Amino acid sequence: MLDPKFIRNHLEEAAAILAKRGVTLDVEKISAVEERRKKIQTHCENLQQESKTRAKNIGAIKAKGGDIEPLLKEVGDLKQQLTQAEADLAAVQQEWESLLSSIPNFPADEVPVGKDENDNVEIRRWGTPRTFDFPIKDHVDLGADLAQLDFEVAGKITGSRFAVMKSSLARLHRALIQFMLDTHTSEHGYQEVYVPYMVNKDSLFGTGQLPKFEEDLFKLQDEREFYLIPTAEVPVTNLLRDEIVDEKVLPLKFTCHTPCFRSEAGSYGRDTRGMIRQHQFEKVELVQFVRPEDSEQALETLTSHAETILQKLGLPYRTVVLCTGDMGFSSAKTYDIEVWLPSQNKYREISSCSNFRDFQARRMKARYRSAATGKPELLHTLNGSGLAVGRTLLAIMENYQQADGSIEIPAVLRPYMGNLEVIRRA
RNA sequence: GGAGAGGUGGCCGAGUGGCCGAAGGCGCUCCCCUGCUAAGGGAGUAUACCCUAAACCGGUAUCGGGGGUUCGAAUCCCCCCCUCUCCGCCA
Repeated sequence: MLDPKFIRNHLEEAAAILAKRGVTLDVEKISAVEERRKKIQTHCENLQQESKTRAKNIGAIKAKGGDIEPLLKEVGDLKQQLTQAEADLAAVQQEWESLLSSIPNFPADEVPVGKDENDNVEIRRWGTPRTFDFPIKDHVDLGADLAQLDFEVAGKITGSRFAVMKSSLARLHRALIQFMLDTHTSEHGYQEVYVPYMVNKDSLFGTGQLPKFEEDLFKLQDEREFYLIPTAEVPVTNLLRDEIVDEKVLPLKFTCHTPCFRSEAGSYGRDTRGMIRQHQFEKVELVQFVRPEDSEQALETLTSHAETILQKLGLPYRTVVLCTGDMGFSSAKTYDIEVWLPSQNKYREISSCSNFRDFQARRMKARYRSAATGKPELLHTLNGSGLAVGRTLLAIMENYQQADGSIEIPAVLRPYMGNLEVIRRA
């Protein structure tokens, strides 16, 4: 959520900034609602004040043994007005709230203005895509030939966009999770956390998935209205919802492995082959809570932490900064890290690292007590995948494939694989 | 699933209808005292919103969440959520 004060006082400026994202702010409507709100709120609070004083009066008179009958009569009418005014206020506040909460974050000044992913700007590349002296296969064929990756049986068990892995491939998948968590905890200073995979509406509102993006989520058929998490970002970031932490504990850095569940509504026909886009996938997430003045630098280091994983795995990648039109709803600035996929002959997203500034924190009321002012201030939140495990696995399969269809295991993973060096068909 | 006890400020904890945004303690901030440290004395210290150019002042709301009774609710009633104890069941 954006700062309501800023929206009120600099409405035109806000509209201009959001126009860079291709978002049109309904300036007329916002100022109309705001004007109405102001009127109703003042009216309502005046009535409240009046009835409060009268109630106190009655108490005082009664204590002295006086006659309160005339006062009671007077108060009755006032109460009726008040009930109406309170209802009006609640309605207009809700309207204002829903207007405000559906406005996306301001992009950072340095974010390139653009329409879609074609306007994203490459920042750097690492590694050189390997040249193969044999006909390459994609991960689907590699996995099938190894008899260790099966989409058909997953389709039977559940449906499309699910996978079954077996044997060494399943172990490699697990090894990746351990490797990523170990790297982030022991080399990058993150605290590992384990969190619920189902969350309530408040949490999803806090990170910005609700109310706008409900169709991307799996909702449980249960009166409690829980949702399966689409990313660990939701439970982990909400660790600090409604909290005020001491400035001394900052920055807080959490890493967390969870499955992620996405309905992928609206992506029919996209990436239908293979593991790129699944309803269920594993991810190791990085989340940081920092002071506002530190968030810009924190995004750089967080991104480098994710890149480290690819470097250690020897997977070529490039990092792009998303343009204004391609950024997520809550983000002020996002770097996507894209790994090289030989079968597609291009780079594909494997991590997305974002600085949300105070946008999520305002929705969540996640604050810290500033040492300077002694007052609670909004935190800045950041997160990034470090990395998406399924996509990392398939990148390894494709980049490390050998002429006979076997897959070499990157050296850093071998300790997690009982020192196995190559995955072959059993 | 059954029975019971609870949820109050950064933390602990008192408060069963008006004098309560809330005693007391801890923590924190400032001041005094002290050669240093420790101890001691004093003052201050919730959050959000409205009002304001802003600050002060002022106003309103908030004692797990929602609804109700009442002129008036932290306090009474109803529903829900959460925590704890005991029993049952269970990975």
